[in-house]
Amino acid sequence: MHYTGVQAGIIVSMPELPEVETVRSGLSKLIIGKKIASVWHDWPKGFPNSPEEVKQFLVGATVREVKRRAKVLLIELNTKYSLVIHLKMTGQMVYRADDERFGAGHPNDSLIGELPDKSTRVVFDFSDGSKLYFNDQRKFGWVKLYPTVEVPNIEFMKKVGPEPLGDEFTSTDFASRLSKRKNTNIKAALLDQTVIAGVGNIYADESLWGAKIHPTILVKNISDTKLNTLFTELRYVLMLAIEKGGSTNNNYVNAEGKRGSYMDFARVFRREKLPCPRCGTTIEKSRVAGRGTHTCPQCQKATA
DNA sequence: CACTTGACCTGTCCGC
DNA sequence: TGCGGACAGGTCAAGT
Repeated sequence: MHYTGVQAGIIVSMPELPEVETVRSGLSKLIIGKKIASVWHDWPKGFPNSPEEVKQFLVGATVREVKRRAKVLLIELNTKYSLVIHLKMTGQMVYRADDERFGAGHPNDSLIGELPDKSTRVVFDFSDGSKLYFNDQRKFGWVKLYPTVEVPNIEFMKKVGPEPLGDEFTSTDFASRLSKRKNTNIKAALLDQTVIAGVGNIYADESLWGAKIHPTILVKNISDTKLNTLFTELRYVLMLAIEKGGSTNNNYVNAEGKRGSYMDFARVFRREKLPCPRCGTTIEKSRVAGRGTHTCPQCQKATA
């Protein structure tokens, strides 16, 4: 009953690209090389593979690699199959080493609850006694076993846009891909996964604030110069968030036992009624593209 | 076709 | 303290 570094870590996400990337890097430190001894779930809708497939390609398999594409987590096994996982709004991957707790006095001990709990949908038992829990309060997420070679042929994978942090992704690509949604507002275009992969509500708001663009402005009315600034700001907030371990608005910790701290750096997201860090004007909350949206009315003018 | 809205779920918070 | 409604870091299907 004592803290032993990453072995006692729990991994959480409320996930956009940086949060899923945090889960990916944490999991890769914890489960690569481990053998899955058994799998439990009671959730055919979210985990639709047949018991025969699970038995044949998952039970007894060893984890080879943990990858990410857009907001999707890919756990490659040595059976030529992969677990493809989407956390959607409330999914979490929680790792526990053999019922270990952080231990009395450790600052994170109070964050550890008993598992499984009522949001636990899937439990992977490893042969060394450690466990990986897939928790998802709202059941929007899913876990699916696919032949690894088929993963690129999944509909979502075929249509999803480029990784915004990819080395080859340029400001020109960004502008040209956005132009296929030129009659919609810029926030809806940023959230469209077929335009660019991985951007969600937090980083859409944060990057638009950074570029001083109002979320309701139509893509066609934004200058190339502004789009170039948005490209820079988007990459900046995504990279900063990954460095900070993502955003968590509650007391969850990552694989290293640390809280994701991006929310401490957020400039507008969930900061309505607080002053804009650039000009001091009160931040407003509205609804754009069906999502709660945060803006500075002074920095981000609703006219282009 | 491009674009917008509702549905999928469960839990919490806020106003009456 | 109870109840209804809005809302929640995502995505797809169905609607206009």
